[in-house]
Amino acid sequence: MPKRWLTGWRVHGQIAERLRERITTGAYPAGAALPSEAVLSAEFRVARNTIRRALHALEVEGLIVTVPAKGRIVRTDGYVVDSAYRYQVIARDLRGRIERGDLAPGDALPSEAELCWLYDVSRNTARQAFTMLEREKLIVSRHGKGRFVRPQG
Amino acid sequence: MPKRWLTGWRVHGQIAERLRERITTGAYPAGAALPSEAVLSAEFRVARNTIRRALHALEVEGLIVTVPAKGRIVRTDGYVVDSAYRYQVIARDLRGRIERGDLAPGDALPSEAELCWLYDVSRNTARQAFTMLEREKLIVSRHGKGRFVRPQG
DNA sequence: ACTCAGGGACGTCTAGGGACGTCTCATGTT
DNA sequence: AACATGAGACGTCCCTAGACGTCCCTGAGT
Repeated sequence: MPKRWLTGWRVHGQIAERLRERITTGAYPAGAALPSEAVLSAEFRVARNTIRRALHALEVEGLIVTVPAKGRIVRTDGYVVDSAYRYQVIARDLRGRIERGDLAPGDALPSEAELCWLYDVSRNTARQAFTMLEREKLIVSRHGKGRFVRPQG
Repeated sequence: MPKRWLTGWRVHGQIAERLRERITTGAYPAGAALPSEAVLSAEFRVARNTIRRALHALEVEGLIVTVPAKGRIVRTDGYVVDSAYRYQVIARDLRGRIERGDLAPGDALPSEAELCWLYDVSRNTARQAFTMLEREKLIVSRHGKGRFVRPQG
């Protein structure tokens, strides 16, 4: 039985198999984040590219989902995993409150500081959420005063 | 003797006086950074704007220098204080090596990782230094290979 | 009336840390 | 010869923390 794991040919295939096991056995539970490429390449003592090939296979099989700048998540059976960035979550919430009329045209939105507190994010992230809504022309910003739901559609 | 320090009129004048003392007595030594506006306003239990008025006075008097995003520095007698950002320092060094011919046209520059190590900065800061030199058209970047001194001036 | 202080909101920048994405090239396996 | 791997470079984005800059407005002191 040739002990040639992790050498020469098809290393990425073998790593993919091991990762597949960890997912099916629940070592990497559904919805959880996988270790990063850097961590995995350190664990298997293998180049980052090799890890990426293995992960790519798992993604094609639909076992995991990749989110740039965030990481990889084990897919939940038949369900959409949360692959949203923090600022997108905040923007979505606010957008909902505006579209439901919960926040009427002219109303003041929560301030940056309030959003930081509410969502436990940095000011930059809160601002990024606002920036999205401003680009969508849903809100306007007034220097020194605050942000407001844009009057008349 | 009306004990009305820090109340009503001219609070910022009184704070300026106290800070002036700290500088002349060496509590804030020359070349050192002052506490931030937030810290000072907490210490004197005063609004940030009030602190800013006091600091503005000291700056006009030439006692301190303000560097946005960095802080305020006590001026050294007759000398220019180091008010440069980290990425500017790195860019200046590299620019010097290029202009001296130490790095000739076509030569490879240190990689981002090397710069991080050499200057103990984050990759973002190293990249910002490179970005400056690229804008100055002193260097060019080649994806996957590295950065090089621009051929023929 | 006028000025100042307080407090808060938004604007802009530096800096650090991390994840994935893409590309190049030398080396080794088959 | 063909392919995979290892190693490393640059590219882009997310997120956090913190500094100073600007503006608005209310209320208190004179």
